[in-house]
Amino acid sequence: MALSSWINTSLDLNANPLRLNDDDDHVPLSMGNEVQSNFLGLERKVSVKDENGSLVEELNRVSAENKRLTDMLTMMCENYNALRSQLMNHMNKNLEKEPSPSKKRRSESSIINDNNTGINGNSESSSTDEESNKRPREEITKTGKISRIFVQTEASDTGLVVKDGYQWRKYGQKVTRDNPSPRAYFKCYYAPTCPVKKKVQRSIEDQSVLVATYEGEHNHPHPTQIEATSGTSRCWTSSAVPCSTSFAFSGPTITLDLTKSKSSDNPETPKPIVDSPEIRQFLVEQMASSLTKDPNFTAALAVAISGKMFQQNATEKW
DNA sequence: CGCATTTGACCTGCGC
DNA sequence: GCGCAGGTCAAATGCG
Repeated sequence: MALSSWINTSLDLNANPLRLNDDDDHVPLSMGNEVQSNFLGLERKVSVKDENGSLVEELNRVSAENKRLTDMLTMMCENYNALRSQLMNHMNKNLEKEPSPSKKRRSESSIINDNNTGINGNSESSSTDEESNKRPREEITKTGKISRIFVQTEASDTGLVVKDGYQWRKYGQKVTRDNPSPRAYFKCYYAPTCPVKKKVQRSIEDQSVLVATYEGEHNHPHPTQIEATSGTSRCWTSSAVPCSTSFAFSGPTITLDLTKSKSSDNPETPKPIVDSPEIRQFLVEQMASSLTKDPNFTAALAVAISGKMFQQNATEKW
């Protein structure tokens, strides 16, 4: 998926922006006022040339550090992708080996495999030929599309709510055999005639992940799309496009369900709609929200801001 | 009081 | 035909 190729996660942050080398003759700036004034007094004696030189050196150092961090992030993404594909292969093998207790379960498992493509591509699925032969009278044929999204939630969050902008009414809950977590059934009631249904269940592998299965297509525009026409814009680009993005703190868990729009001319070549400004904005919001919750990030940000502020104060004084 | 959610009963499809 | 499992219905319940 090469996440880093389309999301530049480089924050250009320097967690310790004023850290100087040991052989540097500068005094560390993070000191008390008294020391700072002494430091400033000494600095006035330093020629402008030296000052420029040290700043350039500092800039180079920060650039190098930034580049190193970017490389590390790229590596992490690649490793994550490799591990993920390994896991998928492993799961597929297990499913093949596993004696299937019933057709229903088997068909559901195949849907999971069809849809569990993550960000890599279109997670919208259609039933396989084999499956459609076995189950000709399936809901799929009645309502059309089935799509599945994965939503990372807090471990403590026990609810089965996937916020996707639509209005859903819960009409049932059932404990299924293959998963101890209950499955909740929702109907879209934004429009009275909307046939779309949604099933939400916690992933059996990871209880913090909610698996939402959408059946059918909305016959009405997305609520936020209506808002967008009157000024507000959100990530929704199509009436039938459930889109979920989640970022786990432990790693770049990004799950997108970018199903094609109804008006898409060529279904075989789904266009990446990441370039859409709405999607970009949504991704930015998600990243910002995740980052602000990260104590490491807030600490680094505090250091960066205080460093900047002090730098600015020092320049004003000069 | 109205609305949303819960939950047990019922329905339907499938395998044996 | 029976049992099992998933899906749906609708009365009961809770909440604002």
